[in-house]
Amino acid sequence: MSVDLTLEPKTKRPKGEPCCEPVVYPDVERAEAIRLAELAKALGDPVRLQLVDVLRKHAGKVCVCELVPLFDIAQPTLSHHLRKLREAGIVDSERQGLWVYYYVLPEALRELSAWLH
Amino acid sequence: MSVDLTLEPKTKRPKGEPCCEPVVYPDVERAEAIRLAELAKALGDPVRLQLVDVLRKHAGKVCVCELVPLFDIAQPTLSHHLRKLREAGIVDSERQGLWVYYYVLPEALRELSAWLH
DNA sequence: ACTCTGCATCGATGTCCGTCGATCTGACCC
DNA sequence: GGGTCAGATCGACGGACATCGATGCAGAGT
Repeated sequence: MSVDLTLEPKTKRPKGEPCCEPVVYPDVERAEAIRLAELAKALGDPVRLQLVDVLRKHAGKVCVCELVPLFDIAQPTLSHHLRKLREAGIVDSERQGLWVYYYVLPEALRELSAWLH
Repeated sequence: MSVDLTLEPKTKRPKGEPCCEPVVYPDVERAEAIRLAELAKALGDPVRLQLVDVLRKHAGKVCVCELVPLFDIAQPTLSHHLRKLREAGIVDSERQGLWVYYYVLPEALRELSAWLH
């Protein structure tokens, strides 16, 4: 999984014509690539992506008890997905009494959106 | 459509009642969520994300022999990642003689970008 | 036909992930 | 304290993934 982007263009065509023009080397550094991949990976599950979609369409915060019936998965599984999203910095949570409310951190999604643009 | 969930005194609800108004979302988004998650999952690896970055920055097509030295991974591993990207519809390939050239299909990235808004 | 080259595929391996039931934690109420 | 409820955590299981060396395969050149 290690990526070395500091390599010089080494290309030595042994013989014959070169296969292609010199490539444009990525200006996305390794650390940034790891961060962007972490964000993409967190969104790389239908449940989590739909969770983010639901949370985003609510301006405020949504309690877990409202999220559970939206998905055909057990409550611990949903909690697991919410934890993944929180660990990726995509959402955060806040406890109010018995209930826990989740909300999107828009900046995380902006990181990925900016790279895609 | 937007339901305010933050201003209600939910902690004072009587026993047996739900914490908030149930919100049902159309299942239309489920198929789209699966597709978007497939795209995000394909980008959820640092090597693949940087591969897309290289191919995107390069206007034309890049042959595999130019990609291999950019990453500190074995050639079969790189081929595996390129296959994943191709299966997700993010890139496509084209053979010219001995070499295989890969290029980005921008429409796939636009799908994800459009959802991220 | 034979060889070399560039890339894909195969088989194996160790790790990670999604899922569940069971259990724990924290908060409320009597 | 005892009971109840909402979520989180735990432990386990099956499947998927990243990685590698070895091998297959097609095209180009001799």
